[in-house]
Amino acid sequence: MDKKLNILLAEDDDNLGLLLHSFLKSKGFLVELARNGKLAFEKFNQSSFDFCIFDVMMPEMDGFTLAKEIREIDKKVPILFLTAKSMKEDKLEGFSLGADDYMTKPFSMEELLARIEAIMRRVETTQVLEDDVFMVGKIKFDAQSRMLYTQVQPTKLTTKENQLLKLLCKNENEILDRQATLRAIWGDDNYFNGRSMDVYIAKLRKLLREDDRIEIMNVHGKGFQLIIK
Amino acid sequence: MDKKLNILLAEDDDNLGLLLHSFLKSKGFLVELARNGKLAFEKFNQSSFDFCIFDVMMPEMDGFTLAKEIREIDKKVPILFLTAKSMKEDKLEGFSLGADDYMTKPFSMEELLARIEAIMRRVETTQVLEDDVFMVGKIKFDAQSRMLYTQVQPTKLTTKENQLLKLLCKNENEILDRQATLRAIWGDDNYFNGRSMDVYIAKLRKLLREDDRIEIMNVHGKGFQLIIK
DNA sequence: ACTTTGTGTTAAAAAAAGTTAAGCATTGTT
DNA sequence: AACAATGCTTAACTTTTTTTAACACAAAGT
Repeated sequence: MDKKLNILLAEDDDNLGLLLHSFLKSKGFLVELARNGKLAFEKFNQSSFDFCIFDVMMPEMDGFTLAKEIREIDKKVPILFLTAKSMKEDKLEGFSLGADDYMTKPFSMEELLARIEAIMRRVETTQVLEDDVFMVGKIKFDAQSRMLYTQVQPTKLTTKENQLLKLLCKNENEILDRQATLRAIWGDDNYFNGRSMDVYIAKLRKLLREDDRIEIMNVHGKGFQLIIK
Repeated sequence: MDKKLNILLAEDDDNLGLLLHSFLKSKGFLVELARNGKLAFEKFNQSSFDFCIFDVMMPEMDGFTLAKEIREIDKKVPILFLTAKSMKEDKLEGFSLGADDYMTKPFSMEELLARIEAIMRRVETTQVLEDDVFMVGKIKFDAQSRMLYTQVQPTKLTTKENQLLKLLCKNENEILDRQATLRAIWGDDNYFNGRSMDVYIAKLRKLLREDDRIEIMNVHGKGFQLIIK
């Protein structure tokens, strides 16, 4: 109920990074610090976050690109950008990517906290803090423990099965872009990873066959879509 | 409560090294001096430090590489770099590796002291000086004395068991990178050490079996993850 | 229609991890 | 010095997980 908010913080300057990390932790949040966008993207796909704070300028992958990649697979998670520049164009680009807020360095810790809380108040009403448990038709799926509670025989999913089903669930009834999914789970959207994903789709279909209202539908050339009638 | 701060000092120049060592000792710190990065890395993995001071230029393994290796298994421990060069690029590289501070030689002892205390003030508020005692589910684990207090029969862990479980605990709920772990505990991530680690994972699982909320989960191709439900 | 590209599915191959036990040093004990 | 005990590594075998291959078919473009 009163679960701690899980924050993904992407910041390359560790002076600021560690400072924010310890500050937010002291305020009762769980914080994961990633030192560049690429690492942050991997972390995002490996666990589950309720809130994102991204520095705009980072090596490997900047904050905007990171947000763009994440938005392809998660349309809801709140994102707050940090930037040194106070330029208008940046501000706009950030918001067009689905930013929920924006702060220009330097800023006060208390103000950051206030904004996080404001965003969460706004969001929490609609979206219950996710604990990675989904109902797929009548089948329960816990992405944390990787358990799929099918009627006949609960199954422990493998890493890849779990990641893929989780993405499908988080985007229920929406088309999950093929390339974006591959980048999120396999790190690269080449041909072979694509075929690999198709194999996993087949596996998931077999596992979910027990409830005939569940369908993993293909949208030719676009991606897959989890549909529950 | 008022435990002495344990400092790991990596410095190849013995003149400076011994000077710093005795100065810091006189100020009430426990100090371990390592003459190169490789030795420092080994020391770090064998005991437990609250603070690191690394010279940037050292034989065998330089301060930056050392910091990078350490950051893979410990994201929090404060690191302060010492360098002869006052070059900007170095400074930046240091910070991106998770440096908390940076000093250019020559520097005054008193200034060093002031900086250590400043960093510790910042850190100490959130993070209690770790005494290496963890709660793994309902099982107490003291990495200092190597005791695992299982209900049935408290066990004294072996060196390797202890190191591995400690790393898992310090990174609870996060994926502990396979290669990084091997380098930290075995010094080398070759095939055989990998198999050895798998044997130890099996041993730990058996020891922790008594509490079924504890799970050492494998993330295929990435590493292991200690999960407590 | 026909050709290309994308997907469905199953099976085989390859890679990674789990497990048990044998081997081999190192240490301490009698 | 012989012996046992301990801790770690290596080997051997098993199982799991992921990738690649192969073949069938469907969708879209020409």
